[in-house]
Amino acid sequence: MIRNLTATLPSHLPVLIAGPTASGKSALALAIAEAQGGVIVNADASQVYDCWRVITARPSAEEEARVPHRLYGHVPFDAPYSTGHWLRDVMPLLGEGRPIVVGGTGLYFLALTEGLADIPATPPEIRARADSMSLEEMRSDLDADTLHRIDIANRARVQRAWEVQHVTGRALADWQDSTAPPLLARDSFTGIVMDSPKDWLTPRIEARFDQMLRCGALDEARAMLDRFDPTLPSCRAIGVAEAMARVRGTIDHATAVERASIATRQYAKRQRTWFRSRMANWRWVASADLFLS
RNA sequence: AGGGGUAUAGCUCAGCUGGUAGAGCGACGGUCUCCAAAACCGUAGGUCGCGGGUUCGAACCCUGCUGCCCCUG
Repeated sequence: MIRNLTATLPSHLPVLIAGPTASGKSALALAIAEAQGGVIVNADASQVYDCWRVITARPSAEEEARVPHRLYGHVPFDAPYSTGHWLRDVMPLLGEGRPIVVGGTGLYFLALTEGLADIPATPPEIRARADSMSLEEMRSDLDADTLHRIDIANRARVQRAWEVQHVTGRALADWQDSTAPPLLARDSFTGIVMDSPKDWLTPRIEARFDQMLRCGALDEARAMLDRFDPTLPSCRAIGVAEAMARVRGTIDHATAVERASIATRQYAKRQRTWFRSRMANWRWVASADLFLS
């Protein structure tokens, strides 16, 4: 099945593979790379950090040895990182062999294929100041255009708009209106989305986290025990808190698996919603069919 | 066996002196142009353990039964 699919891909075009966690997208990327050649590029926000390989389901060292992999674990766990960083990291890789971009972060794909406003990063002092402000305070500093465009009730979105306004002196709406064309236009890549229904995915999610705990996740957690900081994006990866709690002995194995599975299922749901609405015109491939033979 | 307590949404529990029920979590759906494995919004679930009784009216009072918890023997 993977063979049949691979045979239909124009080998000169970059391939983008999006899919929920545990949908088998990494395996597909590997198969395509081995069949047609290519460099696998990570498009998953948690897999960029250097501290978790098992917990974030990064490709194994053995898999990475078979095919070139880029942007996996290349960011220190406590370094600031965002979609903008990722896009800048990806840019030079697009000319280096045939990229096979694979991951579950919808926003990364959006930035790559539809563009991202080129806004300067928020300095830590400004971020800290925004963190201490109330939603109302920040909203009162924003222009009507921006306020109309964002989710007023969503602190993260309001804070983003406030930071942009404050750092650049220019409205977020204004920046977004002058977004440059994307790195990859729609006709310059093959977009594949893993179609993974809930009923198919859920058992895999549970089995996978159980497996993670048994094979390495606890060692990773143990190694991070005194550096763990729940406010860091790297430490907010699903399963990290549960693995930490296991190492500390505050919850049992079954509870850890249950909690992480719930969080993962909810995440997969958000991913499906995103892909459905943003990648409707990509090629949808059923996970279940892919691994039949 | 006796005494006490408890039984309300899938789960944990609120519900003042009686006026036919709420929250958190979960489930389900959605939003999202840079902290995105983040953040946010919306929807649906209950003949209040079962049977009697009192009352204009009972989740709430009385009573019998059943389940669970604690204490005593």
